[in-house]
Amino acid sequence: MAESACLDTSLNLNLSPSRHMDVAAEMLVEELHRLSSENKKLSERLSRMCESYNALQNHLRELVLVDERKRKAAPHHHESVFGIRNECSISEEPCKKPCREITTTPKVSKYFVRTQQSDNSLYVKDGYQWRKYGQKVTRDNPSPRAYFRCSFAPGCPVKKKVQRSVQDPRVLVATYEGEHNHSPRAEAAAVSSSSLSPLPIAMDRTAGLPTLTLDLVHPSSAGLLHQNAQNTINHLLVQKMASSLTRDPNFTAALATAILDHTT
DNA sequence: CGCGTTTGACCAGCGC
DNA sequence: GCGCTGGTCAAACGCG
Repeated sequence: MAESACLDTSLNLNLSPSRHMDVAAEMLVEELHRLSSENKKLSERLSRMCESYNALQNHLRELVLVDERKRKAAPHHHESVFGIRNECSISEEPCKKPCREITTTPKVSKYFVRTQQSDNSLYVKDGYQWRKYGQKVTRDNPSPRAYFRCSFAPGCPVKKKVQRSVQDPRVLVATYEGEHNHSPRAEAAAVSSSSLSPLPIAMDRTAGLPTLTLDLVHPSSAGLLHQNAQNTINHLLVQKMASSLTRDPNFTAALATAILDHTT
C-alpha cells in the first residue's frame, strides 16, 4: 500500500548545453530530490499508520469474538469491553433460588468515563440527579466505591455505583442498576463538566486490551451509546487517518484512495 | 433550616 | 458458626 503511494520521481531530463539551463536543471533536480525524500518520509509514516490500523482491526476482531463468547457464557450480566451500555435483564430466566424481590427485574449497565488526572471526585454527570448514600472501599480496588440513588423522581428504583478503574485511575467505572421511571433532566444533560475529557470517546487499556471510554457528558455521547461499536471505531480511525493525510495536499488523493481500498 | 454528603455501624450473603 | 465482603442505614456534619 505504501509503495503504491510513492511517486516516480525519476525524470529523463534533456539538459541543455547552456549554462543558464544547467543551473535551472540543477535546481529542478535538487527540488526533485527534496520531494523524493519527503515522499519517502510520508510513505514511511503512512506505512506505520497502516500497521497500527491493522493491529487495531485485529484487536477489534479479537475483542468482538471474546465479547460474543462471554455473552453466550454469561447471558444475565454482560459488561461490554467497549464500555458501551449493554443491558440484560435477569428476569429472562426463572429464578431457581428464593429471591427477596421476585417481581423486580433490575438491568445492569456499565460505563467507563474518562476524567482529568486532577479530578478526584466520584461524580459522573449523566443528566440525572443522584443522591449519595454510601461509600465503601472494596477488596479488589484501593479507590473507594460510591453508592448513589436517583433522587430526581420519587420512587425511581435506579442505583448507581461509581469507582475508579484499577488499571487507570483517571477512568471512572459507573455501574447502573435498574431503569429510570422518568426522563433525564435536560438542563443537567446539557451542562458540560470541566472535570471530564472534551472528547466523547477515548481509548483505554483495561487488562491489556484496548477499551473504548465514553464521556457521558459530551452532547454527542447519547447518540453514540446506541451505535454499533465496530462502526464507531472504524469511523474514528478513518477520520483520524484522513485528517493526518490532509496535511500534505500532494498525497491526499492517492492516500485517501488507498485507505478506502483498505477499509473495504 | 433544609438538603446533601460523610462515615462508622449494621446487615445479609457466601465460603470454609 | 465464623469471618470476610459488599451493600445499606442513619446520625453527624457542612453549606447555602
